[in-house]
Amino acid sequence: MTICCETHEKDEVELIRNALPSEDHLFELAEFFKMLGDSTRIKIICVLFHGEMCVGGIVDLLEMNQSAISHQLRILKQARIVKGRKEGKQVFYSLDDHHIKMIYEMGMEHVFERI
Amino acid sequence: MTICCETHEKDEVELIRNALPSEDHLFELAEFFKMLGDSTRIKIICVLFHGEMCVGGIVDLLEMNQSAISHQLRILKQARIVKGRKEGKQVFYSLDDHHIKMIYEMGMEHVFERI
DNA sequence: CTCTTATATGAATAGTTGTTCATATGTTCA
DNA sequence: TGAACATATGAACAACTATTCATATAAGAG
Repeated sequence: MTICCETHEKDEVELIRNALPSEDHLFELAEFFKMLGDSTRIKIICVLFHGEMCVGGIVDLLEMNQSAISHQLRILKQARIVKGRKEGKQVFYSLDDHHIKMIYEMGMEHVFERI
Repeated sequence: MTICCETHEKDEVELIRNALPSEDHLFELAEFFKMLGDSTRIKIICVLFHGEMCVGGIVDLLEMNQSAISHQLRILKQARIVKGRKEGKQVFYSLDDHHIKMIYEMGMEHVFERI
């Protein structure tokens, strides 16, 4: 179907197709953005911009269920966006990546540049 | 609960809480990243880096269902990530924002810097 | 006017995901 | 050793989302 547009010859389509990153790369990239695509996780990241914080601190700050926070922290950890440091009973989390802040800021800029 | 960490006094928690962006802002930001957090949409965006392309062209390139592509294009359009230009029977889509490319590239860098 | 082509859209469905509840693990302190 | 606390985790459920199918709209060609 859709033999469509003479402007997009098979050659051009083939050319662009070859220039595209692999399925796997694009999948991983999407997975990464998916991590940032949740209110709770963005809030956690935003909190951790201010420095490391223990789970209980995050729970208090965001006034959310401890279990919910723990689950999201595990997801962020798996994605290597945060890392945990155990100290006695507590676990202190902090950002594990220096790109996150830039990406976050650029996202903010994008979302709020238009009034 | 979680009276926890003496290191995180109520004052500090309150201080950080006040420094956080509003709920609404963080929600919108998460919504934006959610748009990038899907394989199909990332692929579409990736294709459109090469220039505008009609729906049929995208369908051919990605070898996907036309309906699926149309649905995702509508979502991307609502999020103001792409825009459409009608020309006869065809609709040509292109990126609607200059931040996207940088965010995309930074995401790629993040995902693939670690071997 | 009718047929074909390009795109859009609604409904249905299957798969995914976030939260909650209950409970487990592990650590400190008495 | 046992109680109290901080965090993690599994199961269940509700909400959301991407895809597909069927069909609608809209435009050009004959």
